[in-house]
Amino acid sequence: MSTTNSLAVEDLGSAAQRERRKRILDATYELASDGGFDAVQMRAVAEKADVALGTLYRYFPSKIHLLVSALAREFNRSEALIKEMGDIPGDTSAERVIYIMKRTTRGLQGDPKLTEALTRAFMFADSSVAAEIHTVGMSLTTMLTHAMHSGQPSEHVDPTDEDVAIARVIGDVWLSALMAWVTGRSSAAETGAHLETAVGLLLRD
Amino acid sequence: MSTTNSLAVEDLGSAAQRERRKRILDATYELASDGGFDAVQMRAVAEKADVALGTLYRYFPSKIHLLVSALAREFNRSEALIKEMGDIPGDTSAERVIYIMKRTTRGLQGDPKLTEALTRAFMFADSSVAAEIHTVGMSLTTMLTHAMHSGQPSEHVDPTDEDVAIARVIGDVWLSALMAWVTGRSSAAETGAHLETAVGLLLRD
DNA sequence: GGTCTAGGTAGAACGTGTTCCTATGATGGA
DNA sequence: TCCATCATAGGAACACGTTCTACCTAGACC
Repeated sequence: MSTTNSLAVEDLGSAAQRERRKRILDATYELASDGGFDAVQMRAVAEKADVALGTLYRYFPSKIHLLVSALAREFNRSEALIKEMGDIPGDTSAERVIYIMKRTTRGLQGDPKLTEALTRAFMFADSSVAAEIHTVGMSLTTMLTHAMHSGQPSEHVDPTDEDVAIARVIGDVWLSALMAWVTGRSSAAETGAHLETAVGLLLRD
Repeated sequence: MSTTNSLAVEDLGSAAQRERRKRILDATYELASDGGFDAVQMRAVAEKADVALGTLYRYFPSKIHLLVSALAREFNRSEALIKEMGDIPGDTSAERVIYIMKRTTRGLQGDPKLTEALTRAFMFADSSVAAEIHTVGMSLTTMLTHAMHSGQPSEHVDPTDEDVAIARVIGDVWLSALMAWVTGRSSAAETGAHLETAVGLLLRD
């Protein structure tokens, strides 16, 4: 199953290769964190990761794939962290979802350049990045549906179709809000308020 | 009031200049319609519009400004068309909003390459394009709030804050849906269904 | 008419994403 | 051990967005 996608971890045989992939993503992360999207220059990433430019392209076929893969790794980490955390504070779905969103958003806003880089990449991605994007979408949906049911007797029930639909809408709003924030069109406070409004409108149980 | 923005129509003194601006936007439109975002190459636009490259950059300081301005022009046209149309079919806000969204979406999906180009530009824009983006946002919000109240006695009342908030959320969802469609991650049918779900969840009057 | 200037033309030049090519080294099977 | 294969290094080359330079033109003002 090797298309035009980034090499996933499981595709990599040798430890040296996994190590290279990690170095590349770490370098990406660091450059993005320092200078945002524009600072993630392929030559710079290759140099910092101590890898030839051609090798970089062999692992990630474009800058966008690279950044979206970095984003996917971060989301997986967030997801794991939240799962570990156990019960999520809040009495209603809405409160719990807002808690998760704010937490995640705050995490992102704490590193604006990084967020800018990852978000821009995510939004610029085309269908060749579908696999990586799907990974991110799944993480987000999982986090949200988990939050909706956390601490409830039905916790281990699979989320309903409606849950997933709502989670998707919230994800959409979140992405748009993030975009508005990243592109300097709205402040952090406005972003938070807008999100809260949206969740309030969507989850009225 | 001249920042790093595109030259707006009202900034242009001479008829020759308005004519140039129009030729540029027309060329952009045509190239985008034919080959999408990648086909809108600045050299190609300049040539097709019969304008020097430097002039193109004098009118629109970047490819993104150019495409977002083209999008703004289209939205203004849509808005005018809908205003002309008079009453919007549908008994409830939700129905009317869905009518408008579907209509607009169908229009966009009828020209996928163009839509791809405009949407990608919109999503990649940073704060230097804020003015142009604001224009688009206003058009969309106006169309939606107009649809919410169309045919009602309160038609000429200004939209409430809640109306505007809802319109913004719908706009967000719409943008995300459009993005998913443009990037080949969801089909036209899925896009429509998702939109309908979202509007249904948001407007339950 | 003469001249001044904003705005136009033509095209070279530069930066960065992407591709391509060749040489070098590593790895695994005979 | 030797060979075949393939990943990597190193770096040139190319494409396109953007900037810059040099020159030209039309029209406002005298």
